[in-house]
Amino acid sequence: MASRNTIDDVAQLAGFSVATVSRALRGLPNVSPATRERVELAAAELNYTVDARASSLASGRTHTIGLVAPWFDSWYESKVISGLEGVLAPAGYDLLVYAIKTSVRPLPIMRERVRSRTVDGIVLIDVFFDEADAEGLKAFGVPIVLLGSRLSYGHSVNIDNHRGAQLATSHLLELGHRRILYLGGAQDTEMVSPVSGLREEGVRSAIRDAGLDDADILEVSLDGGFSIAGGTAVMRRLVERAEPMPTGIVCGSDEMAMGLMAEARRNGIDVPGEISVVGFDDHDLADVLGVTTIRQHVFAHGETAGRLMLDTLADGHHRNFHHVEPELELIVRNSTGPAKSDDT
Amino acid sequence: MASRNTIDDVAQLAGFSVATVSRALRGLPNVSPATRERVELAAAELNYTVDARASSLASGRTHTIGLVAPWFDSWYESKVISGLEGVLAPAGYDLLVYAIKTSVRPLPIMRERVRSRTVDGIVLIDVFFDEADAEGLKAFGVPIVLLGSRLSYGHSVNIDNHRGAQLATSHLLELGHRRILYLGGAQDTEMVSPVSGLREEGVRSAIRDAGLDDADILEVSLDGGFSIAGGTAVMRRLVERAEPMPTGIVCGSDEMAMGLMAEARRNGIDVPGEISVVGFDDHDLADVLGVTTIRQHVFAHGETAGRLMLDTLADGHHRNFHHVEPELELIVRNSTGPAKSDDT
DNA sequence: TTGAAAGCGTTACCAC
DNA sequence: GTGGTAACGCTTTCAA
Repeated sequence: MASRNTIDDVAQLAGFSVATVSRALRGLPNVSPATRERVELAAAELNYTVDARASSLASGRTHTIGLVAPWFDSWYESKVISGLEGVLAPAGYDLLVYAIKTSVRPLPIMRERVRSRTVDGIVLIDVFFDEADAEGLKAFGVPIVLLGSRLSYGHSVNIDNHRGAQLATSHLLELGHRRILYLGGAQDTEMVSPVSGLREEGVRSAIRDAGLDDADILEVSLDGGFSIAGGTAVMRRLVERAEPMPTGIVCGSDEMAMGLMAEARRNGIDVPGEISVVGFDDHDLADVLGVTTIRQHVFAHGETAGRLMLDTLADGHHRNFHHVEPELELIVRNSTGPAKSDDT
Repeated sequence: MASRNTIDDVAQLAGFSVATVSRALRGLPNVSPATRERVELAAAELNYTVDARASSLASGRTHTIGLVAPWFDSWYESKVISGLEGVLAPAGYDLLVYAIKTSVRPLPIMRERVRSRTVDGIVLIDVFFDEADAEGLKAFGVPIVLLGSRLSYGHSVNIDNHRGAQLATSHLLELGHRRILYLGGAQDTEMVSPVSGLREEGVRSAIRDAGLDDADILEVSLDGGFSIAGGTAVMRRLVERAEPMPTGIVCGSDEMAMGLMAEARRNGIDVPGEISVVGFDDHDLADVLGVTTIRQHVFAHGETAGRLMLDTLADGHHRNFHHVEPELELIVRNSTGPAKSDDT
């Protein structure tokens, strides 16, 4: 590769100073049309592109956003990335991804990895802080957007987990189900996620609201790790144990629901004949597999996060935080049906 | 945010020159142990981190790898990212992601998006070039690793698509299937992918190798877009048309297979009783749903790509290209079974 | 409207 | 083993 052309080369070819070239190329005012044209021509001829590092060093802005998530190989994360990239790229921002795995204290790791890179902003997916850490986020000195959680510092895009679980549970209750199980997760990671707890509470409150006795009706919440394999494992345990089966199951994710349903059928248990299952997410395969679920538009969440970031970057308001609460919706498919009357 | 500390601050506090600080902090030789310790202490006290932009500008290395893919919200891409990030991060490399959508000529777009960022290397997933473009890749002047394709310029991690399809087809033939359909895809994108064609040819050659007449046996290849929805749509068309159903179907992806199987069952068609289906990939849900498939370890592909990149970066050999051909394996599950004898 | 020059925070070369 | 000091390629005052 011939060593890349610099702004000096362009300046020389165009017959102007580097200052003028810089202004002309960035579309700044105070450049005569004729000059701008000559500069652009020269730049094109030399196949010139600004060096982002140099530009960033001089200007202080990197045009790069850091995306931090526990991992990237789940359905949820992949949707968010896509949504985010889709709005950042056209605005001239690059996306840098950091997986922090499952760590109890993500903040130090984040600092270590993000600080030196000097990103213009940070988006966090499902990284959970307590309020004490909010100060730490603030110390990064760049706009923060949280996805899947909410804090006093930073914007957020966060669904109402409690309500989602309520929606799912009410659906089961209306179908006549009385032995209901909530299947949460994430105990196999070190990361302290409040999500499962919120959803469990939603299940409980729906049951109470229906005038039914919580203790009498809700089965123990088994841990399903939010994953396909988790759902499978839990169903296996349910089959093996002595107690009577629940007739309605609320799962914390569609992937758990799918794993669970597959294992149920493998054991000759009909869904929804014998057991009704509600998932959470509206995974791409939920439709195909007929999973009743609580729909959230994850791709759109990513876009929203991106837009919040761009807006903040544009007008420099690091103060007024927006907290977006995306819609949730019950989508009834074929994994839920009326409870058998003799089962109540 | 108090304005960040620079190397000068550290130098001052430690009582050494910036040159020495720089060396000490990077673990370079020619620094006395005592000095190194004092410098490190000072750095820690000031909470100092090098500014990557400045460092990169001065050294010429960015410690950033660009990942280019048509999109990021598919199962395949998300696995690759994870594998890649998992090996790059510990080595101190950041990962910058670029979605180039589906474009007929990805090279200009790549140049536009990647050049100015000055990445140290580029990994390309399922971006397809002809040999004429190889020169263009070379012009980037950084190591290139291709995933899902192979070119004269750049390393590659690329399965033998032809053989994979052969494996799948042979399995069906051995089960006695004679009316076989290959379900390819990607015509709904502009991107010219050779993958589907290679797999189709694999199917044909397996049939020929079995001494059967290609023309007589292979049904038309319908386009399934490699997606879940594509699989569903194709099965719907199969049901609606007059001709007799194939008894064995080779799908270009598990997602297509899943969509297709679900739609088949929705139409009262038993899988594998009436139709046997083989997928491709070994998607996380393939096991759960009992899809017979051609397994490829996509996560590992990402890791391999990362390692190739790091090795190249380490010893600067931009010449000797490695072409890794990962293993493929037939995994028999419950979506395939013997052809009904009266059906042959 | 244009240009000169001072940074931006490092690294790397060359003295000492 | 340590310290000066030019780069690195750009942006941004400040003058003209």
